[in-house]
Amino acid sequence: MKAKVTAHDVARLAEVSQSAVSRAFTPGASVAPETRERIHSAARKLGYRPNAIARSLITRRSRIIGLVMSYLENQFYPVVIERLCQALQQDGYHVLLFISETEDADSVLTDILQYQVDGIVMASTTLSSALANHCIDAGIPVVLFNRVAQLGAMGCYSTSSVTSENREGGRLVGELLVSKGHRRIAWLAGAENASTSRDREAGLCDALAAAGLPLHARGVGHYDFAEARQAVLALFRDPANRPDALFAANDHMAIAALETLRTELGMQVPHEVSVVGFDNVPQAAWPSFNLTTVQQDVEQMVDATRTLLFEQIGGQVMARSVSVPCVLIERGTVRVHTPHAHNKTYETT
Amino acid sequence: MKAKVTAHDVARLAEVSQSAVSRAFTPGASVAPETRERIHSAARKLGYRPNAIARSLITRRSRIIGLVMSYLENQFYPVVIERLCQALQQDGYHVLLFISETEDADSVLTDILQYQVDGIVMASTTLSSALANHCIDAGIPVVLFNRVAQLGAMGCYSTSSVTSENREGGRLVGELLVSKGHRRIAWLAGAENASTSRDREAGLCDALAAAGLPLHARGVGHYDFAEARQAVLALFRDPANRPDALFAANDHMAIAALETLRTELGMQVPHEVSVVGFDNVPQAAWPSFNLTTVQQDVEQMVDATRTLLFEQIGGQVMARSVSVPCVLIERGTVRVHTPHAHNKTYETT
DNA sequence: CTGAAAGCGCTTACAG
DNA sequence: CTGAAAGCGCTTACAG
Repeated sequence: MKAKVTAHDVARLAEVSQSAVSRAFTPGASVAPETRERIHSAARKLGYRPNAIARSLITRRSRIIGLVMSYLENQFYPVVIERLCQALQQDGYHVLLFISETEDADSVLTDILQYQVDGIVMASTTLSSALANHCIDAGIPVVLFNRVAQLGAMGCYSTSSVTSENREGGRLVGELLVSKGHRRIAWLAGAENASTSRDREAGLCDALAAAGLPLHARGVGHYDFAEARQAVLALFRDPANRPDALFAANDHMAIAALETLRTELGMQVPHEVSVVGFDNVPQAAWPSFNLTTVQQDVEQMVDATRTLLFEQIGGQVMARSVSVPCVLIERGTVRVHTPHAHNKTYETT
Repeated sequence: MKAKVTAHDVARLAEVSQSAVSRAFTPGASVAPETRERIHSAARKLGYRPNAIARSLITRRSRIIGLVMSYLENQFYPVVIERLCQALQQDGYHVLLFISETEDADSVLTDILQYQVDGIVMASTTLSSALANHCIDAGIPVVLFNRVAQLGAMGCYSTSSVTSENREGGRLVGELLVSKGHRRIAWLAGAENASTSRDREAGLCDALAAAGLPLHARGVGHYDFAEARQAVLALFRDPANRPDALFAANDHMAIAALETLRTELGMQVPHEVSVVGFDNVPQAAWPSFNLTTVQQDVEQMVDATRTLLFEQIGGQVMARSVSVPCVLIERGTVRVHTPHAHNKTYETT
């Protein structure tokens, strides 16, 4: 194992000072073109690359972004990781990944902070207001991805966030279901304290209210496959009082619902019940599911995340919340027909 | 934004030297218990945490592992990320994640190396031998995850790797299919240059050879959903000469095959054709697929990865290759019956 | 057990 | 354009 080659070694070989070597590797620094060339060729000869750790220490910029994730089984998040990582790599940043399975992101965060990250992205997790304040004090921008911060004491958000227009997305689904003649619409919530779930539900309820319809039933699946299954079983337990449509807070649960409905309850989708999800994960497009859903625009969300991050790195910009439009993807799990006699019966009871 | 608090600030408040502060945060260092306590309480008061960057610079250990991934749509990899990250976090290490969509992992690697990672895990990617040598020279352990290195000039592996016993897994599937009376078994390869695909195919061929059967047909799906679909279409184009079983190099392609077979070719699985995958991704267990497959033991693979990594960090241990046993998971996509007359016909032609 | 000092590998004013 | 020097925030022999 060769000793690590440093700027000094290169300097010696190129017969310049160590400072010159540093400049040769700093874009925009003032070095004579031929000097730079001599240095680069010496570096190449020795296999030299600047030590990013040493650079970070002196510049107080690590060019590392901490990414906190909690649950990768929902395929939405792998897609996010992939896009975000690639975009950040192109910006010259790197991603330190943390998995915080528990909702206790705090312990993981103090860990992150020791690495002097330039910014933090938290997907599907929120941080305590204590920690949020700590980050603000330390000048480390945090952006919540697919979650919205609680309102702070001042009535403004203390942490930036990027989401889809979840309420609008929920409303779109509500209107679609109503327009197709559904009257017994059920909601399958994610986690009760997740802003995504609450906002989508609020949108659904907006649409129902506009049509003079009540929410027919409600279950909670905690964004989990097995729990979603249980909730669906409960929702459809009484054959005389079944929903004619189910809107799940995300695709992962919508697929669980589809599976449960077909396999365990022997119901036809969309003939007997319509199902809609949210996210548009890759599987939603698979023929077996062909799931009608709301697409979250990951590209735009990632762009917004970068913008928010970079405007706050260095600059003293206020936290802000961005929400990007989402679009209804109509596939095959919502019936196209007017209500059956079957449903009409219930309508008039 | 408060100025960052350093060991000096804590030292001042606790009325000790900066060295003492450092010792108070170094497990096993020699400090009087009461001094340590005074320092910790001062640190708590100031919100001090040691700067991991500075520590890395001086100790020449970053406690960062670089993880290179290329393709997260195959759900096997998110599962790997999740487990590996968590395990490494518990070991006191952190994960710098790199996505290298292209097969050109080299450019991404030089990037990683600047961050002075203590080790590198490459999943579903291989590195050039030039770069492998560079890592060896630099004393940075590399472990290939789910890929095996090319044999080096010395006839031994120059890079460590952990895989499943892929050939054995392939053989298990071959034997299962043969035992259920299949005679026209087709193979859907992943990438031709991927050791996983080659080894599983070799295992399948072992079993076929033992039964005196030829490989009936062969397609290549490059581990991609859309390409797998195309390959399946080609494999089943001629209705008079269709395979009676299809073994795909992974679940992701097996699911693509299942979808294509059912939706586009109108074939019944397993009645008309059996399908088997490899990995046992979460979706394989979903009722719509209920896919017979070979389970890769991610837990064991992750453990082996850590072992390999840690024995090479610091120590001058040779690279070695570990393969962990995998187990056949029989679900519903392989027929249980003896061959139909239909197949017998072909047997005798 | 504790402090003063050297040094990890860089960047960046400051002179020249 | 270039070099000498200071310093980023730590760890770790070395004395005491």
